[in-house]
Amino acid sequence: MSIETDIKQRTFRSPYHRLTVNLIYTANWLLHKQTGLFRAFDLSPQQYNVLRILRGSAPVPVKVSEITERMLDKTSNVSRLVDKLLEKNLVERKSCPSDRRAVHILITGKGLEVLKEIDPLTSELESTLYNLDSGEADELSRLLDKLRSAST
Amino acid sequence: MSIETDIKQRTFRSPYHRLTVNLIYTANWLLHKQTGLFRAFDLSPQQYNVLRILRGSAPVPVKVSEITERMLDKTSNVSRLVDKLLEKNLVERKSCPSDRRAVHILITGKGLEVLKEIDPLTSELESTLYNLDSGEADELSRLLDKLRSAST
DNA sequence: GTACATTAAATGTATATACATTAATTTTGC
DNA sequence: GCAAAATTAATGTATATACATTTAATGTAC
Repeated sequence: MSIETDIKQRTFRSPYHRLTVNLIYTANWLLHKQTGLFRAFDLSPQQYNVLRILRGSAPVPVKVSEITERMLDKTSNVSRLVDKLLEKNLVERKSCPSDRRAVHILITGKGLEVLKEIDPLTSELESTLYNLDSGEADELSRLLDKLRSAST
Repeated sequence: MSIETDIKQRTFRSPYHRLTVNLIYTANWLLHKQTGLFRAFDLSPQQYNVLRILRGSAPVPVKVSEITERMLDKTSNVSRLVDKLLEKNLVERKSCPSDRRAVHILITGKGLEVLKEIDPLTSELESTLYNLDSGEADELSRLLDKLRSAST
């Protein structure tokens, strides 16, 4: 369905304006689908994001500051996200020997198991959700990268 | 900059996965730019969204339920957003004669003035922010529409 | 080495959000 | 017309978020 129909707006003042609206609308749409999927595992999309970052690095731990840099939403409060994941025994905190200010975060075996359960569901979500062939998905990613490339 | 560099992730399991991450990352990036712009006017992106909807309909008022349908984020709590806008005298509430459950919301003169101040800034933001020509913006919008068109 | 600035993570606090529930009204089925 | 169901908006409540501040450790200038 076109963005015009979805939000019942007939005209936009420019292709850029339509794109702005469409981008935010589509991302919200996607985020709600994800939220529904992760809820069964008692995870928020942000908590899932942290776990994915930790799995990508495991068995090497990741500093809180580095998690922040890699988050999709850079303003996330990673300390508190890690608190939530700790309560569920999905991650561990370790002090960093070389810099006592820093804290190393490591995904646990249980954390890896949860991700393993979720993996096929996210793949399935993406493949059934997106009415695009992989070439179109690549093209869309390419245009999003280009969109952001102007500013620093 | 490519999404791989932005979030320091070298590989994705599929073009669809890269797209998922890229979409959410790009929308957050955009939303933070918008938040910065609207802050000078003491508005959140959501409050701005409501005002835009009301201007598009003025002088015909819009029911709360209809605002919800047109919002970019459909789970927004429009009652409370309208409360905030009322406090700032940017909108008025009117009871609906034909359905006493419904509430009509109308943008005020002050609301229209604020939008008029913001208009050139959002246009400028979009044109300087997006490293795309208008054809590419159209193509991106088209692909986003297509992406969402599978599910109901 | 001491003072000052910087960095890392955690915390305080006000606000926003998600989601369920409530209250009032209207619609529907009979 | 009446009871049950549906709709509309507001509210209750727990949690999440944004943003500033704090605490501790490290780096830098002198």
